[in-house]
Amino acid sequence: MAYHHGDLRRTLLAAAADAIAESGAAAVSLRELARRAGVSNAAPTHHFGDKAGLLTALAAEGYGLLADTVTGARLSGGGIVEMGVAYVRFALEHPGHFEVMFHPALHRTDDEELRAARTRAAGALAAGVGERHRGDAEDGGAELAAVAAWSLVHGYATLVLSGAVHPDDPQGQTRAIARLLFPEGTAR
Amino acid sequence: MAYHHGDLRRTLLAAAADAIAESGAAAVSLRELARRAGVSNAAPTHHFGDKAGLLTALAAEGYGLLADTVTGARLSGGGIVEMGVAYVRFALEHPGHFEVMFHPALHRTDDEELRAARTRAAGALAAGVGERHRGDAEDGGAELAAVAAWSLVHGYATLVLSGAVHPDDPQGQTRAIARLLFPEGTAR
DNA sequence: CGTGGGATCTTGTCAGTGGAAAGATTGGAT
DNA sequence: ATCCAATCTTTCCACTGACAAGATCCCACG
Repeated sequence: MAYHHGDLRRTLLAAAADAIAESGAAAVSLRELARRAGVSNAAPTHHFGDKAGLLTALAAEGYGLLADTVTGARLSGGGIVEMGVAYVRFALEHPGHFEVMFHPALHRTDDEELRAARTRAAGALAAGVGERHRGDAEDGGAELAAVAAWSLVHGYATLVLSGAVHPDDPQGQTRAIARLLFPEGTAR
Repeated sequence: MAYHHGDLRRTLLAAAADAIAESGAAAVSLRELARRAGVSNAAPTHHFGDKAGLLTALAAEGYGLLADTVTGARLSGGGIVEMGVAYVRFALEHPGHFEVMFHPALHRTDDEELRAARTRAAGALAAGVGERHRGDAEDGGAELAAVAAWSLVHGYATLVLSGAVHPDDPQGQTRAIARLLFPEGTAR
């Protein structure tokens, strides 16, 4: 093996995401990740500084992926319901990222890359709700609907990931509960 | 100080809840908890076996508290909306418990006390939704509504706790978004 | 060409942690 | 009074995160 791993940063992030998805963030050790990647225990430090740095990078990557996923659903014209389905799909496909994203205690909240990625994701989510509530922007109805929609899909994803709910068809059930909140919400 | 602490188990659980609420589950160490309680580092082992055992006991305590809180709201006649408000109130008042409850990787899922407490909490939640959906029990509408309601309040609580949403009045906002999902849901 | 410098990785070290083994102390039951 | 079970302490080991110092490699610039 070459002295330079060549793609260590990416490898470590992927291994961390897998390990967190399996065993939780607490069970992940930098040394174990380094071992799997075939490098010494101090190699990750160079790329991420410390453990919080690695998890921060993972969270930032997650927000980027989430923004892409949700924006993709919006551009496909599915309306707010399909954006919600996309949100849940992201969470279930990237449980390791999702786990870290919403636990500020695990990462450096002042990280610039993280802030940027989160802002981009927030914009992607807001775009969907904004399209539906052009009229009642002033009375706070749009913001309230946004919080409700976000809570619904975020909570559903969390409950499924935690094992509290075991759906046969997560995407179908997401669609069903989203329609309870937005009965007319198939298109905008 | 007496050789027997006298209330070590309770003391450790309370200290753990505080520490987790502040810094997350990963940052809590059994030794630090033992130090705060004024006992040696192996004392907690006797009560909980290991770290997972302590977190399991904390989760079980949390499910008990949640069942009490939600049942209290239901018996007060507030309807499903106020039960949701009670759910969020529990989460914000006991963030340490809440954190552990929905992370199976942190505890022993086969613990009998935990299973019992969780079952009781599930019953308390189901009772509220059940009262509203006496009619359409056969078509799965009740179960779907239950999942939607749970997702909504659970997601809202999670988002507030993670800092993703910063409401001035969490209870009021909970009530508002719950009414979006259950417009007629003040009483049953 | 070759050489210096920055990026990448290794080795070695230290304090802190979880967990287990073995023993000491205490309160209570008989 | 004595024994026993519960509770707590002491001691030890493997593992981890973090840091310091040094080795190796690649590339730009002369």
